[in-house]
Amino acid sequence: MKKIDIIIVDDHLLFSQALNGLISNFEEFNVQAVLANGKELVTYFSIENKYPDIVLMDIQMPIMNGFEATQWLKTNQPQIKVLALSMECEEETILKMLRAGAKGYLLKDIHPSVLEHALKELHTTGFYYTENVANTLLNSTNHKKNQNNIFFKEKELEFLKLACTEMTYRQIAEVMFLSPKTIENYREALFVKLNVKSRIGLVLFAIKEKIVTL
Amino acid sequence: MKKIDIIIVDDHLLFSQALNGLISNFEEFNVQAVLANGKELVTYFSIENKYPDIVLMDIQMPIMNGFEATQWLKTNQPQIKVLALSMECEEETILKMLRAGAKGYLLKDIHPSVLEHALKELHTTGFYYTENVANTLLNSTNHKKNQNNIFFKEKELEFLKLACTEMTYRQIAEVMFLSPKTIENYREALFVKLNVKSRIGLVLFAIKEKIVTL
DNA sequence: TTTTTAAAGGGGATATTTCCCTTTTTTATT
DNA sequence: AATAAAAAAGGGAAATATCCCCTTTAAAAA
Repeated sequence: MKKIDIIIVDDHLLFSQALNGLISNFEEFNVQAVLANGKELVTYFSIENKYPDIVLMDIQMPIMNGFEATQWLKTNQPQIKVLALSMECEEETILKMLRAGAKGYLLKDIHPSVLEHALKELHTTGFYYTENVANTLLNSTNHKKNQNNIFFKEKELEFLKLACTEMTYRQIAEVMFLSPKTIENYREALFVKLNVKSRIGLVLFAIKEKIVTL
Repeated sequence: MKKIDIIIVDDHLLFSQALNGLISNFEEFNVQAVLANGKELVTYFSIENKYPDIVLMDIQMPIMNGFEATQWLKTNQPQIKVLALSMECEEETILKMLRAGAKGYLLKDIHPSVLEHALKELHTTGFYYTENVANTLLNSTNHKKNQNNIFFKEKELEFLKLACTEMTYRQIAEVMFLSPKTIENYREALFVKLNVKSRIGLVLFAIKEKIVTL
């Protein structure tokens, strides 16, 4: 019986090589190559004429990252299924990856048996999502976009960012060319919207939601 | 010949299990156990009476992280050598880990053969640093910032963490069983130490330095 | 024991934040 | 143009935060 061919693309050599050993122990699978980034994958296909069934793709990689590589595959080798393998569990990252064409998304803290199962599923049904990832997706599409982008007005966002500094509201008012009392309105509105009771709450929210970066 | 016993502590199951397979292929080494975090390591020693020669320690872990676990080993099992294994190459992280008692620091993007070499070196000479890590340490001539944690007193840290909530100082005083005026002293001291002008500044600092996590 | 030092607590003043409610101005809708 | 809705601005007051200077208490060092 022909084995299912896999290429691992990950810049963490220790991990990818170790993963290589792990997958080689799975009966149905064969690791065809271990590459360090997307560029190497593209180069590989330009030299070799062997196409795998599945690519295990890391996301954070130098030179050509997981997003770009997945998009490249989608265009140039659409029959190859991409299984994203990352430590990031933020919905935006997951969504970007799935939008790029990945057929599944695994976190690196899963049990090896889950990986084996995922690979099998991917090969037979064409996709695989862990419960964890599926939940993240459910939560994201509904609220998050609303809260971050549509929910806030321009000035509110500007104020929120300035509230995350050591400026007093009076100083913020000066910078925004508004009366302190208007700033007061924005503050009040945000307190209600975000359900916080103090400026500290605003700061915590803004940092959590990455409205400001430190 | 007796093999060198190793315990892997890493919450990324896929990685640790794969690493297990990898190291098991090394002639001189034997993986005694694979654990998911520091707490499991402590628990392990309280049940088993087998102590490894080396612990391969991840840093970011739930419940009990690499710093805490390494410190625990330093106190309770100082003969065990800790080899930190992380993706973070920030000098502060490395320093914190070495200060906690780690005998070496490897990045996860190294080649498996480097790991084998590092393990051998660690066992024979007692320490191992990659060139990469050594350079990072050299560059850190001014590690005044790094001594943050030593710099803070227990109560100050406790206060700082509580200052990153929506509690008023009065409420913080209640929680800490201190007078609001004493809290006032801590606040004032921190303002001077951290060179900030408001509670917002405290919050920003604490989050930047990862004294609090969101 | 005496001395020193650090931690804990206080008085009182000023600035800022927070809250509640009203008015004016601008913008959008019909 | 008339009306409604949103944005901007304000009054006044209470709660908090910030600042400066000081005393007491407890622990540590001499």
